[in-house]
Amino acid sequence: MGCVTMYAETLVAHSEFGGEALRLSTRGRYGVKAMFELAMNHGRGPIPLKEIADRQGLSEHYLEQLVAPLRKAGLVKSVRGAHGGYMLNKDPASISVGDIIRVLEGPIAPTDCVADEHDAVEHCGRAAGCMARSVWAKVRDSITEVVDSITLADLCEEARKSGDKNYMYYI
Amino acid sequence: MGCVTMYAETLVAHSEFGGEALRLSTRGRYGVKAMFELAMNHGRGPIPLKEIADRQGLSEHYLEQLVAPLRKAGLVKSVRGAHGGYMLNKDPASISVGDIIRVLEGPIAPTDCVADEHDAVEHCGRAAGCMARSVWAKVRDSITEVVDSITLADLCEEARKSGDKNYMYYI
DNA sequence: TCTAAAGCCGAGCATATCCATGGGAATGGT
DNA sequence: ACCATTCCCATGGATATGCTCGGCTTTAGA
Repeated sequence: MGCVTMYAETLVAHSEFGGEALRLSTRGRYGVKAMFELAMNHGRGPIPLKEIADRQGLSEHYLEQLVAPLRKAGLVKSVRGAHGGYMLNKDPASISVGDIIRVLEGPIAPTDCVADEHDAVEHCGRAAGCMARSVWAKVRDSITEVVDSITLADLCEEARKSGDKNYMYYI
Repeated sequence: MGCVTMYAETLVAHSEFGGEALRLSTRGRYGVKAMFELAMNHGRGPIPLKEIADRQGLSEHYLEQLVAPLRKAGLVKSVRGAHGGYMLNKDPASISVGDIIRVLEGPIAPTDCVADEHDAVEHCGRAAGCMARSVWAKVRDSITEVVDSITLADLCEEARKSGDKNYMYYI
């Protein structure tokens, strides 16, 4: 009864052709889900991954692989042993969705040539007069603005405001 | 001297870890490059893919696979046989970067659950109260706004305004 | 009518992604 | 002292994706 569905998203079949453009991989998506769970339980001690995996319908072992870099980046801390688990290492208001995505998927950028301002020329050798590059830079900036402006605290507030008792099963 | 570099981008090695988040694949990137070339030569008859491939440093065979869906979508038309090639099927001002990306990579969406408004619930069964979904929808909208607001005519104007005689080698 | 230029088509390889498996090390309760 | 729980780490495999390659069809011009 405590578990809603197992591996809900894993079973989703992709559409016949190609998938989507500018897609976020499961690393970023599941990472945000997990961090949201930790944020909702902030201040209540460590939460085991098994709990998160069950609630979100994700693989516990896969989650372990995602939480490892989040720990190394200082976003979460762990408590080993029985009754252990993970908890946020910062205030939910000071962790943005962008922070999580960058740790798990690398710099936010539609192309290599706008991933890092400094070595753009090295990527295609044409950066100076490249028309497309300005487009990709605008795309990057607009994405960054959105994901950096939304914090875990914002998501928690939204969830609580929605009044849905099952908020913990969502996201 | 007419050819700048062969397969310039293909040779670029990826960084050691993970690459970038919300990345555009080569389909969309090369597609925009090719369409820009066609737009710069709009009204001058068919342009062979070999010419575009040489100028942009791309694989001709791979370009063929990208142009096929663009033709089926009615964005370009082809002339077979000797002295044949491709040309735009619309005015450059009425083809946006977003149009090209959608044809080559599918709907612009960071996740399945915001690719199509209608069947969102089917994807994860939690759409109603999903906090993350609103984030992904905002990301999608901000990307869409940028790429739909930039047309091939805009890129051509920029290129010509830059005064760079080698504009054709860029993008 | 022959030939070269060009578009068209399908198969195949290489790599990345997603996730599973099998263990080890640390900790708290009994 | 033991055991269950939990984090931690390394490897492997199935699938999807990105890209290349070879061969066929159509057409203009000599």
